[in-house]
Amino acid sequence: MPVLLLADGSRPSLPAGVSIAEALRAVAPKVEAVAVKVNGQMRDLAWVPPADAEIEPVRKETPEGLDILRHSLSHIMAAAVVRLFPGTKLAIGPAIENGFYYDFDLEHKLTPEDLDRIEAEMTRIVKERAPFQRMELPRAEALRRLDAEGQSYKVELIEGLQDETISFYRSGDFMDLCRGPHLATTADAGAFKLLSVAGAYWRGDEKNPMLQRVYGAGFWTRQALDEHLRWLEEARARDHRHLGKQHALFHLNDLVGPGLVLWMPKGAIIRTELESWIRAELRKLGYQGVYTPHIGRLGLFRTSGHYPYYRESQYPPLIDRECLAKLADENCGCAELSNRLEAGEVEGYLLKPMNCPLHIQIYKAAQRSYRDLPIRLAEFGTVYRYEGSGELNGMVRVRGFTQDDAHLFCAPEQLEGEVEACVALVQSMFRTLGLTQVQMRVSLRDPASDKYVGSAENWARAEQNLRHVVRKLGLDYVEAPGEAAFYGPKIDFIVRDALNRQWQLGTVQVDYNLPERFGLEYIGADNAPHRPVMVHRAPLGSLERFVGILIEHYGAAFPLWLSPEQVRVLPIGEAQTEYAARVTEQLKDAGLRVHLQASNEKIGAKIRQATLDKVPYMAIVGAKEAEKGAVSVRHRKDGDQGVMPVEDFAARMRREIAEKT
RNA sequence: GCUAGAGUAGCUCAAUGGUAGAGCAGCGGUUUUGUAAACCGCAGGUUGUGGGUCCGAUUCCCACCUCUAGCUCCA
Repeated sequence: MPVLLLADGSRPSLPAGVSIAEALRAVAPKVEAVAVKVNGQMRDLAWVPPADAEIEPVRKETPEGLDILRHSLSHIMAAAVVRLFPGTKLAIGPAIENGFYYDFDLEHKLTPEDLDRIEAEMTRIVKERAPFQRMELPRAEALRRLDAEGQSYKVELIEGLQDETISFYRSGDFMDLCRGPHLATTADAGAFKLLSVAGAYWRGDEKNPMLQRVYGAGFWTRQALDEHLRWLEEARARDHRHLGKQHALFHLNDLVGPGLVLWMPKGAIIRTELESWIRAELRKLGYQGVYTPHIGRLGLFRTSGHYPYYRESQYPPLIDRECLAKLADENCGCAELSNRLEAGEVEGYLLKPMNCPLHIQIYKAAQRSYRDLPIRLAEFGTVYRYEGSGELNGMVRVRGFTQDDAHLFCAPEQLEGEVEACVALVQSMFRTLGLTQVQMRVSLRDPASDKYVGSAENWARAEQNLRHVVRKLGLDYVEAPGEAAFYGPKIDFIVRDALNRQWQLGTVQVDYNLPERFGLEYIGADNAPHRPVMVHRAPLGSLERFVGILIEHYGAAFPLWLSPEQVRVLPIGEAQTEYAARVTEQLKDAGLRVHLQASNEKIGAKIRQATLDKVPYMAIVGAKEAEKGAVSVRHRKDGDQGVMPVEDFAARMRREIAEKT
């Protein structure tokens, strides 16, 4: 008889020869299963298990259970679309985080109004309570059927499968190629909402036709769905583009150019505070600050590999004036110019896409001894990358940005220690900023790709170094082939913000290749030249992206040390203006960023404004406070903090600033 | 870059093939205020840019620019 493996360790037997659904009803009616797992393989509830099967229920509320719901929802949506738009070709329709999508190929361009119609049709399908029925066809038969129906994408999918038997699922009048499992019937489909429609390439390849992808959210209960929709709204309200405008933190302007950020005074304060803090930390760790220009000769970037390997994601080179005149004399066309640039016959300058080639030149500017190593060169270096127009997004995806960059040059035997220290630095910085959910990813080379420089040995060595470090530190990490930098593998830090969204921020990279390409050396204890290893690292990544994320993480309510305006002095009436000005001066002298709000509004209005402006503290001064040399302190979130002497208030704020809380 | 959508006052948003409107913000005045919005007034626009259709375009058409969602990319 089949055996049921329950979470509590019990193993009840199931009646033989009946479906799982029936068996569960009889033996374990409390188990809310949506499918079962047998030897790691998922099966529907309608499946009739063999006598020796060991069956593990897949509960509704588990991630796997939710995936099944969402996957079935994508089928129901496809059924609705096919009903409304006959002749629609189906591509793929998987479950994703919080929902599902399905890719369609149809003439009609789907609009938001269509989403409402599709949703209504889905509701109808749910009410039809059609069971999801699995059926299996021999491969040839399956291909014949789909080909006859003109489902060319499905044909392509089957052609990619090895299986001789192909499974389909039917629900009502709709049938789709599918591995399963599915809900028992469409009536179990929980709560859903279609959210958006957007283009998506077939199989994610830009050479393929673009399909229309409809996204939906799906949950077991209306309540869970509503909660998710509320969360989406909260995320929208915290959008850094919106808050950045509202709080005058940064500005993007057509005349300046897309993806080029103007930091407004208040945003600049946040950035300056971050930079000062980082500089102080780096000083303690033996880094040296350097400055390098924004452009450098093309040859420099040919040597580094940036120009040949990433030409299309850079601003085009600035061509030497003399060279340009000569090319004009020769009537050189654009295509010809492009060829000559590639051949290295035309010289010019490149807006730097990375700082490393310039830092390397600083290393090379002197003869280095093993006694000098490691040399750690740090710079808030501004780099330029020509991101595709569709990729730009506020501050978090831009074309000009400043990295909190540094390059460490060390002897091979020092390497792992340096990487370790870098990892520790990144972790401590995130901790300070309240970003506690950090995941590490070891990003490796994709051996099949030709976008990397250097020898296989160098790569193997570097990848081993990184694995040693993460294992030694006992850190949780995932490996990601194909995510490496073009010169070396890296450890990336993926952070979840206050809204549980993921961002790739800091990075620590090991590089044997650029030292080789640039012929870097140091003289060892044996009086012979040796090749150093480089570490590239940027804890925050880019200040633009990082501040953009911080805006959303804090919802513009920055901790005191980062707040552009730390305290606002609010006089009750005109009689206190003079005292309020004195308090303002006193707080300014205590090193605080303070403003006096002496307008003739009522105190309630001033408090409201300061609260909306997310100013951490308000110092309210009326007749009573003026008499005692005190202020009535109010916090933007915690409200009234009581009356205290101005010095006490300043000390309290200074303490809070020092603690960076 | 690709697909779809959008662009109206500093911000958020209305409206229309026939002189473009509100709230907030701004400015001026009245009010002198005790912990999340006092009152009155004024000003603010080549409706993204350039072309076209039309007696007339902000509205319709075309091109371009920028933005949004997603795809692709992300050294």
